[in-house]
Amino acid sequence: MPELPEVETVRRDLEPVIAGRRIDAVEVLGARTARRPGAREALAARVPGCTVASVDRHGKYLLVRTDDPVVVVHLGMSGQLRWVPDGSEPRPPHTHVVFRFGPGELRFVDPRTFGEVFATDDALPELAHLGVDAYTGVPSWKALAAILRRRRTMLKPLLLGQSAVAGLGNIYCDETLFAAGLRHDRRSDTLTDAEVRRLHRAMARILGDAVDARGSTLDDAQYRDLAGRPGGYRSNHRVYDREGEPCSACGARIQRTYAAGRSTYFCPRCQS
DNA sequence: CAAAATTCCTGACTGC
DNA sequence: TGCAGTCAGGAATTTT
Repeated sequence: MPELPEVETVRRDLEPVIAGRRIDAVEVLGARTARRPGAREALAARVPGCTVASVDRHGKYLLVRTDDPVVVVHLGMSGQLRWVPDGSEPRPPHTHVVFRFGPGELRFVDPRTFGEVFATDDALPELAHLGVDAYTGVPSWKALAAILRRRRTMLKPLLLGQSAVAGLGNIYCDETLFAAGLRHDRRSDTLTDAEVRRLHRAMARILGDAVDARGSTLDDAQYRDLAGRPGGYRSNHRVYDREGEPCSACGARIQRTYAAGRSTYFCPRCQS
């Protein structure tokens, strides 16, 4: 599923391809994808003619900045962006938005339609509910400590929710907690300094490694990069979707439970 | 059939 | 009592 490392991979691939280029036309084919009030009109009317300045990211949101509005893309659970250099390939099913760039087009394809695309003058208020970016916005363990101690909530809902730290989904949440040696149900305001440091290092390391490996593609292949290639991080998962398998660190059986409404995988011996 | 995933919404509960 | 913070649960969707 597209979480921070997958979105960052798309961002890095996309920016050099479209920066400085003019968007000639926008086709909005799926109403649910442009579900925000006025989204369809803004995309179709204001974006054509604009030149792309940069492609940024906050959490799981992609921000395509132009000389006028910002185009915001969220991949949801099954959204994919595909770059087609000559625009000639037939469009696959569930193609909901197409940005045409003279030769070449960028397609937003999303079977389950949880994803979203809209254009706005200023992305800040739209993304105001998000916490700091998990990859770029937590500069020190003390910054993380301040976030954790401001709340009194269990680590899993805190990391999975986007309002404190933005970007982690179920996979990287469980992997980060395993790497930190912390249980999902530990309360955020009970961590010692040493534990906060472990969590900080774990989050940076897991996300960094996952970005380097170009993200995780599971069996359902919901995530593919701009060119349709899978990511390579899945084989590095230590706990996610490994219920019953021996822990790679200690040999104990990986357990699965439910927390924050999601399957939660952890090692009962390594994590406390 | 159930399960997976993300975000948003609502209802209920907790602590102050 | 009221309020803010927090969590569970449900909806939307399609594929395996």
